[in-house]
Amino acid sequence: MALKIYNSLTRQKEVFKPLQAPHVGMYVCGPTVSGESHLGHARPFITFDVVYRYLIHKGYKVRYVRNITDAGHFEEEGKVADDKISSKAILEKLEPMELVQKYTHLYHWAMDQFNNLPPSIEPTATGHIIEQIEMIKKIIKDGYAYEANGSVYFDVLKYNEDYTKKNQPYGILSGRNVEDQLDTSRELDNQDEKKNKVDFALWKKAPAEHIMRWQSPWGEGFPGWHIECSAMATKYLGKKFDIHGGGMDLQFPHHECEIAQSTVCNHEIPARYWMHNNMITINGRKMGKSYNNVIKLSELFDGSHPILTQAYTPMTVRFFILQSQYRGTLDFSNEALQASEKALRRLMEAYEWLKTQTFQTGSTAKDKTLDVQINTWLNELTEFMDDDINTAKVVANLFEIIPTLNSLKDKHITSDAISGDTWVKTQQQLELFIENILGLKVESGAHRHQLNGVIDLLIEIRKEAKARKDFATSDKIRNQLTDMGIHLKDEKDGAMSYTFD
RNA sequence: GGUCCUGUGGCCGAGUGGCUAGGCAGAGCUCUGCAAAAGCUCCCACAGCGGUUCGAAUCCGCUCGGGACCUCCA
Repeated sequence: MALKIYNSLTRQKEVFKPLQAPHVGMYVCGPTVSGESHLGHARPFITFDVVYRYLIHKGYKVRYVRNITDAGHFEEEGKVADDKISSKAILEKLEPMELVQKYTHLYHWAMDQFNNLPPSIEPTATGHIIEQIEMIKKIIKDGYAYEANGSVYFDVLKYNEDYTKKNQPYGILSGRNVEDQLDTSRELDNQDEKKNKVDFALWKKAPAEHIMRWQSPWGEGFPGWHIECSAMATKYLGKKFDIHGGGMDLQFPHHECEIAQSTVCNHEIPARYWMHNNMITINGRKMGKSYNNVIKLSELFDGSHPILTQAYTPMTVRFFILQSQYRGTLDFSNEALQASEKALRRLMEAYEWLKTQTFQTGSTAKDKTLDVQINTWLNELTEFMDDDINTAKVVANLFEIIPTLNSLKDKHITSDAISGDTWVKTQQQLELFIENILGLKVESGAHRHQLNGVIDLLIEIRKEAKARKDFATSDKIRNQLTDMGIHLKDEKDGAMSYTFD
């Protein structure tokens, strides 16, 4: 079965065909490292991590490029740069690289917490100023950009006029037309420098107080908002590559501008499939800086944000995100996260137990119906992923299988209910989908050898107490362990198992 | 104002013209010294009003509600 993905450019699901199989080039817009990542940022990174993992599973050799935006108009969030006061001492100055360093580290830390695979290349905007300048020069040379007072702007109307003839008007991705925008664009600084209000900056002249600045043919300045992605994507993935991903809010203007820039330079739309994840909302409203409703990832992980009733682990957050399909909005609430936390625990406990079991292949199923059903559920996992990465349905099917696993564990059924082949397949498929594709892993900070030894000892004592019906002692052991977040459970055969919070 | 999306049970969320989504919460039962887990069962929803159809939550229209983008934004 073939992978189908929804292409924002054509507004329909399309069979995925790489330009040069088995190679796949994928570019995803990364973070601006002027502040800490929040829950909303986690969605694209987890979504495209799963896309990356799935493409690899499909046998593709993927080059996954995800940039870091570290150039531009930078100030630390919530702080006003004190340039006037600090001009004397270098150490008192706001040093952009210091911010970039700090937030890049935090971002990498968060990605690691989420168990996201690192991209193949993670280029920075500041590391590609030359490429951006070269690209701008080419756009000017071809007549689609003009210099004005040390800044350079893209001539949207000219582009639109010429490329509409080639069936590729400005607005092709987001479904807008330039005429509408001429009426609605808001007033911005230096509007008068532009020929038209819809034109966007490729290069901006740096005001005297602006700290980040580079030499260019047009004087000292810094690159515009959209050119870095075009330059870096072209450099590492070529003029035309397979997948371009990012959040829906980047569709316009960011990706639209990328298309225009790259089309002028490379004569074609840079990417074949455009994938956009939807937003995470909170009380129905998009989580975003401008709405002042963001929950930073560090706050989520330690529960310090006022709206949170508790801390949530990175895997809980990852699972929460994967329980929905990436193209729909996802509404945050404590209740929803708590539901994910419990569900994930049930999933992982059943899966961890399954991993420890050994099954012989062959044999026949005593419960033919169940055997067929399990195989159907397992086979559907691939179908669902192939259908535009529907992780919500994948997760739902995993939960269909769990009762059977727990039934075997609790000896409600015997292992010959389904065939040995099916058991082995179940083990293989669950490992593949849970760990390799969804990227979920067991979070086991408290598991230590010594601790396990101590618990084993307590279990021994408790067993002895139970044997002589000394329930006061046995309950004391269990209750106090529970208070510490260690849950003892009496199994059917008299054994005791335990789990950590 | 322009462009577009959306409205599913207490909550989060899949979904297809006719067949149980799934999770969490809630109720009952089984197991158990008790508990916790787990299993089984129940809770059968699709904003409203029309229309198309043998049949619509799923297609069309209208009404009402919510949201996104048009500015940096994942």
